[in-house]
Amino acid sequence: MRRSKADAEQTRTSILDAAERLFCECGIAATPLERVARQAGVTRGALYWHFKDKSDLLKALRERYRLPQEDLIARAAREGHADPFGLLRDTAGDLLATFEAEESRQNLYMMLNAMVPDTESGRWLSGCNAEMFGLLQRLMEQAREHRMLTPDLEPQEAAVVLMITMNGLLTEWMRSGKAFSLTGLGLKIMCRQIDSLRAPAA
Amino acid sequence: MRRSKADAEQTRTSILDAAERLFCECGIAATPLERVARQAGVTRGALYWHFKDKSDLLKALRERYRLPQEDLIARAAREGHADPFGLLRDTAGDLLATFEAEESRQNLYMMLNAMVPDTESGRWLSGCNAEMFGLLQRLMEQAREHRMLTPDLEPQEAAVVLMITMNGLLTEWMRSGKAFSLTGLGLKIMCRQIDSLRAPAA
DNA sequence: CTTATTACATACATTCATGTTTGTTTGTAA
DNA sequence: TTACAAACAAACATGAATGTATGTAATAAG
Repeated sequence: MRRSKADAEQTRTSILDAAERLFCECGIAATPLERVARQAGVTRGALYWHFKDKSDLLKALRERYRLPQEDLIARAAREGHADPFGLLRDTAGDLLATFEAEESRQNLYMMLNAMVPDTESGRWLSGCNAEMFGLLQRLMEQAREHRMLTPDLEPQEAAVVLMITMNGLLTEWMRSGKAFSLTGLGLKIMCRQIDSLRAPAA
Repeated sequence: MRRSKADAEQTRTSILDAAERLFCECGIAATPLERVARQAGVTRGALYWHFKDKSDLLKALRERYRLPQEDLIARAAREGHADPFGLLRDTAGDLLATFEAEESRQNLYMMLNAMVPDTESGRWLSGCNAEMFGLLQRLMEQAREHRMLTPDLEPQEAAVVLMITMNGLLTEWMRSGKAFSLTGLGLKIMCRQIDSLRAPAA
């Protein structure tokens, strides 16, 4: 039996780990809290001590990691948009590499994608995606102003292209059972896509 | 109270309609069969008369419509692959138009995408996607043989590009609350993508 | 017209996940 | 060292969803 402060934190973490894995594997609704507790090596007592209820657990899971999208948002905000396409290329590379390496990110992504839009986490994800789209759109507007964006696409159209490619890559990679390399083929596709948005050289 | 043969079929249909809407809106696990029955204007008695249980209902929902992917598969098998990219372009157009017009398709697509991989319907969807991918790959192999495929992509790489673009489009369109036109911008993006796979003219 | 079966509604039993309460042990501060 | 609170485990109560069993009116077949 663990009682010290550090031990309690360890218990909390192992509960989160277990929930993340089980929720992703079997679905949130189909996973009773007792299975989560058992997987974490404790009883529901411990779970209810650390978390108010299931939705509170969900909230904690969300807060444990920032989504890939948030990384991109943060980075773009920090570094400015002098070279929009270069920034996109670098960021996409980081994002794909991180996603491929960290199973937790993958679990969280699957969990949230399987979420219904009108739940709290679902709305949160929608908001996150909307924010992401807004940033991409602004990036593309800057590109248009600098005559760097291909003339046959409007900025928001280019933003849609980027959104569907990135999310499509992650989703398809998971659905295919990681049948291809995200940092290999995935990045290659992403770069092709970004290049296709560049205005032809004068 | 309805009793005739035709009435029974009508009851069955309205149950399926209700389930489709509710399952898509609130999630399958979160929707008790009683809500489905109430929405359909009957009781659970009628539901259990027509369907063995929830999973049987799910199966019936799947069988009611063929997925967009299956349409493409069928069409490609019928028409042969003389002009792979032309076929893709036409098929994608049909598919996007159908999807945009029929709410039932959208509901089914959302339902299945929210499914966990290790359920029956989840596995069915995975198989469906794998089949789709196989066809695209064979199409691209033919294109390669005819020197029509861009030299910087392998056939299976091109197939990945097509998969993520199509699925990405449908998913993003739904998630954005249908913020853009599938037959407009969606088709435009799809065509751009297909054209980017063509070998440069000699 | 009778009878059997269809197409349900209603009532019931059971299971199962949840949330709560209570009990127990251990760290920790005074 | 004593007392209190943290960190759980275990038992309990509740509600909700499921599946089943029974009842019943209408239909269709003979």
